[in-house]
Amino acid sequence: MVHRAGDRGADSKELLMDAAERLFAERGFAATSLRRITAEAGVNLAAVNYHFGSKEGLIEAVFERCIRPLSSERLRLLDEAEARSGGRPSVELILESFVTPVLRAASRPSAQITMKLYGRTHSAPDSHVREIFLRQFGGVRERFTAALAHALPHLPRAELYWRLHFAIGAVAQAMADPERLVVLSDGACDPYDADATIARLVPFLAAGLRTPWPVEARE
Amino acid sequence: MVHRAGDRGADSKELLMDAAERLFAERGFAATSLRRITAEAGVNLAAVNYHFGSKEGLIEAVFERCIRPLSSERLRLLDEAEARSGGRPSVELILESFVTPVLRAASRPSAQITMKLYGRTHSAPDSHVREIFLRQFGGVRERFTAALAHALPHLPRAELYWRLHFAIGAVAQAMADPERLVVLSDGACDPYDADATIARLVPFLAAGLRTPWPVEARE
DNA sequence: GTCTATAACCTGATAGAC
DNA sequence: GTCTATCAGGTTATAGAC
Repeated sequence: MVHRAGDRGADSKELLMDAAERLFAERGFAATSLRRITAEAGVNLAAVNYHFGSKEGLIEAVFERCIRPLSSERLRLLDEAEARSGGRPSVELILESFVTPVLRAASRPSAQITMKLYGRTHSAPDSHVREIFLRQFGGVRERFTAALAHALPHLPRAELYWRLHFAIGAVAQAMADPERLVVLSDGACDPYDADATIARLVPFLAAGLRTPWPVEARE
Repeated sequence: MVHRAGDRGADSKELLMDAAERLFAERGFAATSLRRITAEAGVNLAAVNYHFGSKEGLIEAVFERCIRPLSSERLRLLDEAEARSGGRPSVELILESFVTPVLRAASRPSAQITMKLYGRTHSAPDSHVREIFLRQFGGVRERFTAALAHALPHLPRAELYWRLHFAIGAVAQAMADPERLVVLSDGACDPYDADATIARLVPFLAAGLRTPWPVEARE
């Protein structure tokens, strides 16, 4: 834990989380064994239990490290957007605040890994992972839902929920499965270009959120 | 294999596939063991190997049984839509043809299971499952991509691919994770109502597909 | 076709030396 | 903090009786 000068902080705990993050993102949680993780990290198997208590503890730690900076950056951008627009940011600005941090988490070279891990966690069948996700994501979700409701004052609340549900799926897809777009477009689109993705995703979602809703659901 | 009159066909092979379908949908492939499946189906563990050769064989069989009727129904509806509209169906009609079969696969009581399994497979990390999915889904994808390109003649091909990518994510979300919408809306929305879902999903996607695209990408 | 029994292996977790 | 060794149990797959 105590680092000397020049120590890059790559102790076994961090090495473990790096390896686990990569493997979880690529293969999913259930299919990734602790043995594989420790081998990849070059540390001893028992270190997992020492540092994290259990596999679940490791999952939680990895996920928490991944999502925390994203959440605070999302909220910061939303605050900024609200400040700049006198408290009434456009749908596009709100969506941009939500989407940019995940897609442009380029401070670490593991940005793509983070992206995939985040998207994968989103659709994880494991109930424990879902619970972690909800706990970490709850506050952000509420803030953004409120902001969008404010930006779309005529849209009934239930219709907003339907659309958020779809929108979240589109974002999750963009994050979890960039490779699919490469295949689908035969290389014509580059999902690893964050700005290009944002420039397509935000208008797509905004148009969906703004479109007229079914007649029987109108107020 | 030979059934007497009155035999409902619930032999161990089918019992196995039913149980596997349910468990795969709920927990994912990697986290579902053959022991659990055979116990739930009330058949012997060795029956899996006898009927399907391996766990992978079972996964493939279950998935194939799930997706084949959906694919043919999708293509049938698209043919019908094209016939009714003189070969130029609207974006909405095309999307409806794509989305309706999955959401309304109500012929069997396991409609919800099929839906979840389909959505889950879509985002499965396992490369073997992905491969099955691509093989089964490839033809349908091509037909629908061509139909949408035809219905949106001014949209550059690359932009269409971006949007299809997002749209597929929204559809997958609607299928794989209905429970999330219940939680998100605090019970106000019912994602298990196929017609209600279609009535929201199709306009949402159509609006996204039709919206103007980024300037730098215009022809 | 269906069973039992078991092989061969992998899993997460832990005790205890250093 | 890090190691070895190992436990207890789960995993898929298969051989062979019926």
